Amino acid sequence: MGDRISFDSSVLDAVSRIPRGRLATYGQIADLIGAYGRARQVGWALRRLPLPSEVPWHRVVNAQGRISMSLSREGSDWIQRELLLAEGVPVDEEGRLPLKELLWRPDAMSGS
DNA sequence: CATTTGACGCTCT
DNA sequence: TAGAGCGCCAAAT
Repeated sequence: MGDRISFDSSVLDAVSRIPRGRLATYGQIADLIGAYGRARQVGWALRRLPLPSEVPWHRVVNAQGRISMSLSREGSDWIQRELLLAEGVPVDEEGRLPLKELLWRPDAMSGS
């Protein structure tokens, strides 16, 4: 059961819990699903997500407080910026955003 | 099968 | 603030 499919669904479940207007990091999502140290795999899971999607994938950024920009994303990095701006998250041209202020603190007591 | 590439992140210069 | 080095590991070549 510990294959790629279940890993992916775990990632999507966690990402779906990020509130509107708040942010989470790849490493944070990895920790949340019990995959410490596998931030990179979280990135791959999101890359596999077909767009558009109901999953708020755009709320996941890197630990440096920036959108991970890459030519290989074929524009999804810029779409991410637009989606964030659309929900009130300020993002500059370099992809920098106020991570400290908007970081999502998962509440253990939610969704019992 | 060997190597390289990444939507990553942490430590040390 | 900027890189380099390393650990991580799926996917691509």
